[in-house]
Amino acid sequence: MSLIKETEKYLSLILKELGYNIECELLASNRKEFGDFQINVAFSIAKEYHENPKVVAEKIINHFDERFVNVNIQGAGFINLSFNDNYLKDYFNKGLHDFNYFIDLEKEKTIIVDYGGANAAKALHVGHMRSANIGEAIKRLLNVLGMKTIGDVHLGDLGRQAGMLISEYRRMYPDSVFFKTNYHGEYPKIKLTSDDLGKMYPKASLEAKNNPERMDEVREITAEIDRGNKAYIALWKQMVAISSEVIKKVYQELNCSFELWEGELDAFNDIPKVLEIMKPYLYESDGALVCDVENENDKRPMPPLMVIKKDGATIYGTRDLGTIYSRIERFHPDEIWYFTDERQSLYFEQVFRASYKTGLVDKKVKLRHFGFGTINGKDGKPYKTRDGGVMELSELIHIIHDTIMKNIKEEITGKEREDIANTLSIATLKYADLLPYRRTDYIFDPEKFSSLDGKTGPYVLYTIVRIKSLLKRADKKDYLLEKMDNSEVKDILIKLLEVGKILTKSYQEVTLNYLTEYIYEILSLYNKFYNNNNILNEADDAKRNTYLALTQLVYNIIHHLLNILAIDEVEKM
RNA sequence: GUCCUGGUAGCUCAGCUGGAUAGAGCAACGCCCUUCUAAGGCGUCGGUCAAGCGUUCGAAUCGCUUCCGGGACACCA
Repeated sequence: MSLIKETEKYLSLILKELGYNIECELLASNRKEFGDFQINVAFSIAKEYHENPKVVAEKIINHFDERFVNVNIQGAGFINLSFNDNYLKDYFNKGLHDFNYFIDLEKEKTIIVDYGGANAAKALHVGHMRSANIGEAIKRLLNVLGMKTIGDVHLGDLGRQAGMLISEYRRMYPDSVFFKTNYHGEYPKIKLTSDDLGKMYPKASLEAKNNPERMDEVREITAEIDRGNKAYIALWKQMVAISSEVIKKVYQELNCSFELWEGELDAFNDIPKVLEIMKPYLYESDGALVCDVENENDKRPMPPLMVIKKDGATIYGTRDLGTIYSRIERFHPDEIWYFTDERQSLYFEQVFRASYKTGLVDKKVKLRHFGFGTINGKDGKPYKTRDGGVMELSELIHIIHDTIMKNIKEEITGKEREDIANTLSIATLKYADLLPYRRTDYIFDPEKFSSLDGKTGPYVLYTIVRIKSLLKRADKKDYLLEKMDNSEVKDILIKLLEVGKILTKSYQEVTLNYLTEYIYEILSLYNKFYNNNNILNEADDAKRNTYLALTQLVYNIIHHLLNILAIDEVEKM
């Protein structure tokens, strides 16, 4: 358990003795001249129990034991305090090599994390990066906090793009057996590359846009797949497999690993069962089959969820319901978390309501959607290429990669240089992407993000390179904190105390910005310390050992935090 | 039109379950390398927290109104 949590428990015990039944938070002080930590509970007590906050504060501090020093009350009832040096030292020495020592585990449960969301047969674009980065990091965070997770990429592999690509394929190979109605043999392997698919989609899409007949054809093929047309499904599955290879590669570059590589097609078998369960709640509206999802206290009219289109085909909602059903049947999760663009929040609200209302999902299973903001260009509009097209994710990685490449030390060459540039590029992207609060739109500025100074991936990795280099030069592997007389050392230790709290908060609010910010704060404090102290040449042994122990401690903690963010380190740069 | 979101330093963003003097990075300016990677560190400058009203001992934070931006509102996902 973290020291902060432990202390908060100790404090609530004191409060209980005093007759107050109230939660108490130990906060890092924002008035450092009064102490390292502050407690504001006297005000809440004053309000609830109608007492004078200053008197309450006095009563509380009278119960403190020797773990605290410099206890004082300021203003109307702010309690300030610091930890006893030895108490702090012992705590950290115990946890030097054990990250778990600093964190507070959550209740064990199983959570399916639905992130990624790539569309089959279409290139990943900038927007997919957020789902991947946030989803992967949250998944890892859940694991660190003691939960089981199953990550599913949930490919968009059923829908209009299938119709588009097959109609395009028909134009390229009109005589192919896939289009012979009375063909019953094995279907041949198609000879398309992912590049071909990448070109076919925009072509078909453009034509369909300008030509209603072509669009009807696309709809018809899509509906045919939905009805189970074997030829189309066989063809489409091959296309999905081809594009999956490329998609997988990009996700690998982003350090995303999915336990399940499934998609909408996989939910297909469960749809009849889902419809059966939902049947009593479905009714016809404009030819389509829908399910009402209104609540009494809705502030606005909540449109019904469409389940079957008027042409008899399923729609994305149907597939999502099928997926939910299948996941619950197979994995019995406690919760399912979705990471998509914020714009889909209304849609997910509809799906979730329909799931509970129709009894498809037990109320005990929590379905939760976490939306994220848009990645914009400097003009405040969605990030585009120079000529205004959609920016592909791989292109974006290249842009960052080129900038980074220039900044690596000249003496690093060849494959090593290339590898370092790759790691740095991904770190740059991820750090920048996870720095803003999850739900806010942010402006993507490649120059700024790959810059060497500032709150950036390169700054973080650079500091780590220095730390590692220093630890390599040190003679021993294990040091202990001995002397607590350096205020910079203490500043870092006090900052490190917060790690458990930061992780808990990140989990509660499902955002990574506290974590990225916190990493910067620690490393920035460390850089200051590094600058003002010559660690390896420190003459006083006790001091030198302390400094090296601190360095190891910082490294261990940062290493674990970066691992949560799925950011790799480099040895030099 | 209805609903959701946002408006904080020149720029990009934190802070929002109410707490002490609103923070960081960048940019600008000025310092610190015979020293463990100066790809670093230190300092200065910079704010009627969009506006108004209200609740409160206390409001960037909560409520209401207005203005401005982004988004959603069934046969795309």
